[in-house]
Amino acid sequence: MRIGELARRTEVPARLLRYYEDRGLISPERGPSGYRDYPESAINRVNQIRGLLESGLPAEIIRDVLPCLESPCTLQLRDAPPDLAARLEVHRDRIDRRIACLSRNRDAIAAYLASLRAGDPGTAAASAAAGMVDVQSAAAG
Amino acid sequence: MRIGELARRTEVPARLLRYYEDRGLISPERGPSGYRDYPESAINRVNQIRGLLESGLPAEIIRDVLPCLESPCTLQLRDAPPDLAARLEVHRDRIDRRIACLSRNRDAIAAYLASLRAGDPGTAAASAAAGMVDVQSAAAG
DNA sequence: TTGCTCCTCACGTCACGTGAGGTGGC
DNA sequence: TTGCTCCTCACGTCACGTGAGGTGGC
Repeated sequence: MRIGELARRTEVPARLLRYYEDRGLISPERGPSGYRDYPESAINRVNQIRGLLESGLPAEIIRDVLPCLESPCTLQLRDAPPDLAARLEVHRDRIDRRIACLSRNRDAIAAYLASLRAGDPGTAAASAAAGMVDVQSAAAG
Repeated sequence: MRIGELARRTEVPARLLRYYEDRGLISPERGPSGYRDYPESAINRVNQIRGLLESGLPAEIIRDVLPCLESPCTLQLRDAPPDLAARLEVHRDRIDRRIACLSRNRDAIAAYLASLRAGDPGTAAASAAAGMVDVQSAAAG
């Protein structure tokens, strides 16, 4: 399929699909007209890329991880850099801290909104100030 | 205190503190030498900023939210733009989806690492591919 | 020809990082 | 004077967004 269809089916702008290609994350064929030609499997691939980018993994690491996710799930792990596991562990821990921080902020914003709707600005500011902070205790280290 | 001390106590690089000032999020006094002079309360303020930025709130909205978090928690809500609540609601929902997405990716990376350590690349790739995706089902809309 | 999609520059943005080169205070 | 901190440009980066200007296929 061409880039427009892939963009529609993945809900990822065509511009981003070109950007991912530029970063070495997807490598579509080219038709005779120069148009990009993606296989059906690109949909899954793009969703994988989105998920990993959303979780904060830099493109360079994603490039190392993706070959290990290819179907059929064979032994490409040989090709993976030896420190991939270590880097993934670091990233997993970062995600943990990020989730904790986001949860706190979500709760604080929710409390803030609730007080706002209750027409109690004092309480709103107080509850929000109490919860919305603490990157340190939640995510430091 | 000066920028160096604030940087040490908040663990936020001085460069970022200047950047936040540039974005209008902090406005320290200036000493006779031109050095920035922060009050003790700046520590809390910086932590609030960090928390909100980490949760994905753009600086512009943070600028609107911060006055409402000031102590003493008075009625500055008058000064808040009327659509602040709506924007915060949108953001709260985004955080929800982000947490869901991050949790999935965290679990997938953990499973991937577990299989890696068990020396079972097939399972690793399979479990990771199964879980590490799905931005769509987790965060679409 | 019209309309749609695609292409490649190329510049802007946001939240940063990283120097260069110079000044102030103990 | 030495060493530390601070200052202001100013350019780089990463994951994007947004045109400009041109081409290909029905």
